[in-house]
Amino acid sequence: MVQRSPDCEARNIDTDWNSACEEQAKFVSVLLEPQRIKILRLLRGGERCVCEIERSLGIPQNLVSHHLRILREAGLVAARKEGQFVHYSRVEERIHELMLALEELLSN
Amino acid sequence: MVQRSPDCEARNIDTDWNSACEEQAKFVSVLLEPQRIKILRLLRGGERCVCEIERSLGIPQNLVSHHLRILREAGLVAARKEGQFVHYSRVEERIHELMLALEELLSN
DNA sequence: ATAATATATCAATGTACATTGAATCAATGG
DNA sequence: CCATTGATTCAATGTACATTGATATATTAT
Repeated sequence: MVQRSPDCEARNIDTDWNSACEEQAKFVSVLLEPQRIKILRLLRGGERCVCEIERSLGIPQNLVSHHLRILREAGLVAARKEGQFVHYSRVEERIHELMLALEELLSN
Repeated sequence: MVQRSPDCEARNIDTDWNSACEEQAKFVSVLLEPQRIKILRLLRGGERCVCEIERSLGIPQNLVSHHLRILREAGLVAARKEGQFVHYSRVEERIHELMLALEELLSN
């Protein structure tokens, strides 16, 4: 006889949210890569150009640029070009949206 | 002549929080793996045994066990053995702590 | 005792993605 | 114009880690 957890069959196992949540969870976890979090934290002190971020994080310039691109395409940071410099800054609204999405994912 | 961003040298570039934040960011991003988020979401409906989670997520049993171990060691879920079944449930307190850590990392 | 189910552990594989290096483009200064 | 610096892009490498398969242990049923 097949042994089942007491209320296993009694429950209607929901898998609908599964794929919907998967996409959002993926999106969120991609954005929360340590280096990118560090960049977002650094930018709390105001806008910074790439070379400044490079010095602060101690990682090569192209790698900074790589992470900035991902943050930029997610709308979490904004770029402002001034001469040869590109200054990056936080987009508070989007960052707030991200936090809301996280709460929605985790909270009870 | 070396060209510098206007206020580059004027600013005291802080790197102290760097390593401190790195660890926390790492911890946070490890927990926010899509499958693990899905498990935490599933458990919002009450405790589930491993085989139920397996069916809900549609991934092999050992993989579920793997993710549960990580969540368990992070204190985010609790295990209760009952016969041959191990029932997992959310630890709301820790999950709340995790969300606070995220806000602390991201918020302005 | 044997069989079947539930769970966990271990070793191996696959893969996504961060990291690195080289090349390219843009802007400024000599 | 040429040299220098900032920034982006591309191709290649490295690595962490999710996934898979096989195995082990425990519990329950026959």
